[in-house]
Amino acid sequence: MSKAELKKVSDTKVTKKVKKGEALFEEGDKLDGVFCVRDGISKLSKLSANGKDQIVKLASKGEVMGQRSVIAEEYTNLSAVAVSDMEVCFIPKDSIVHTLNRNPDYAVEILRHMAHDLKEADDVIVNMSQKTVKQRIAEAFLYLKSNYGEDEQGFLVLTLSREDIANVVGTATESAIRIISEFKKKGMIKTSGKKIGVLNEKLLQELTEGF
Amino acid sequence: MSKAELKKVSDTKVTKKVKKGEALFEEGDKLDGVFCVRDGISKLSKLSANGKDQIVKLASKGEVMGQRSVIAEEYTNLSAVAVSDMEVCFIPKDSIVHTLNRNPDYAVEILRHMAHDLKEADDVIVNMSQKTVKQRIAEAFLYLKSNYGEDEQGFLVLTLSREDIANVVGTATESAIRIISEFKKKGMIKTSGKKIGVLNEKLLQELTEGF
DNA sequence: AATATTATATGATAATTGTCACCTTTTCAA
DNA sequence: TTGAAAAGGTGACAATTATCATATAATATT
Repeated sequence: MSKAELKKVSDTKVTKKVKKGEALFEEGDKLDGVFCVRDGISKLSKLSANGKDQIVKLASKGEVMGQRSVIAEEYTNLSAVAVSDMEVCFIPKDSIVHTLNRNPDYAVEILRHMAHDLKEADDVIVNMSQKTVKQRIAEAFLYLKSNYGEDEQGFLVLTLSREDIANVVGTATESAIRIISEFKKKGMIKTSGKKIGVLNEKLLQELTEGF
Repeated sequence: MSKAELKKVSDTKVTKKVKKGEALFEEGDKLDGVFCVRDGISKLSKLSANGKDQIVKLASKGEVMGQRSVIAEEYTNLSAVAVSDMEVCFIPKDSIVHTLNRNPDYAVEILRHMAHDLKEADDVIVNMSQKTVKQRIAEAFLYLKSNYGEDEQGFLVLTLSREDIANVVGTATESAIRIISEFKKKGMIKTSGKKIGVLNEKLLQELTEGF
């Protein structure tokens, strides 16, 4: 859904506050509408057979969650949990279907957006299967920096727990922690509690490309 | 694109024969239309930084390739190479755009299809990051059997090279070969040249779930 | 403030996977 | 049909990653 189209619809809807850690929906839920993110960030994850959560995507301001299952009329394959305090609005299915039928351009816009998501998913697949954990973690920090920025002290604005970081890159929490320690020792990043700051972007970049 | 819609469009187009190993398009190409598969199977892959091909999807009869980039109006992020002799038809971009504008249902159909692809991609991400190579190979064989079937002697109809198998599950060719040997030793599969047959589906199934 | 709980951290070790070397078999083209 | 090239196969070893144990720090709860 395009931001413009979205705004038009969502402005008429009430927003809802969601606290960090709360779930918007769970894997297997039947969604009767989509959530659009007004503020804050949510993780979209899928439980794997071995009991670990794989974070497939982070959704922030302007993004929509749940549209895949609403459109395909399937139960959702992902869970959405707030990783920061959020403000979301809910757009009921009817309203979407209605707009879809009345406005062909709207469908094309959603289509474009989904095509983009699909490309991103392809990239994630390649990263997951071809890069080492170290490379994926380096990439994750660069991604967090460029997408959510850093604060005045140079720490990433979006603070994820070590466990969440591990679940983004698909590794064990201990492995993620170990690599974070290593990056710190090498001066590539700095930490303060769970906050992380990028110190040497170039080094991280080179690492992702296979030094 | 739905099979019904597709047929309508594609029946009016000339089909083209593509020999095994030939490329339909390469990563980075600008596509001015989509290819639909009439017969045979194509691999859709993406080159990773370390020079390995990651196969992201196999496309067979009724499936459409390249629609993502045509719709998003981006250069394609994937290469398409025939893994068996194929017959494809080409639908020019203009024809697609034209139909999109005239027929709203058509957009919704494509939308549904893409939503499905997106879900599948999510599943692949989870598999890639949470399952072992052994589990992924077992899964690949089950997938090949249920999607493309087996011949009279019980061998998988779609014969992939060991390298392609490795590229589907994202591992080194040698690792794939080793695991195939192991499966054979344990009586889970049989081989004959590069052909592979599933002997014990239950064992393979259990393996994918973590024995 | 004291305590329970959760998150972070690190060592030791095992399991998995990749890499390189080398050999054999199959395939294909001259 | 006969070599050359490609694909398949295996051993040895190195590198990566997971697991388990345990310790410490941070956070929440009463």
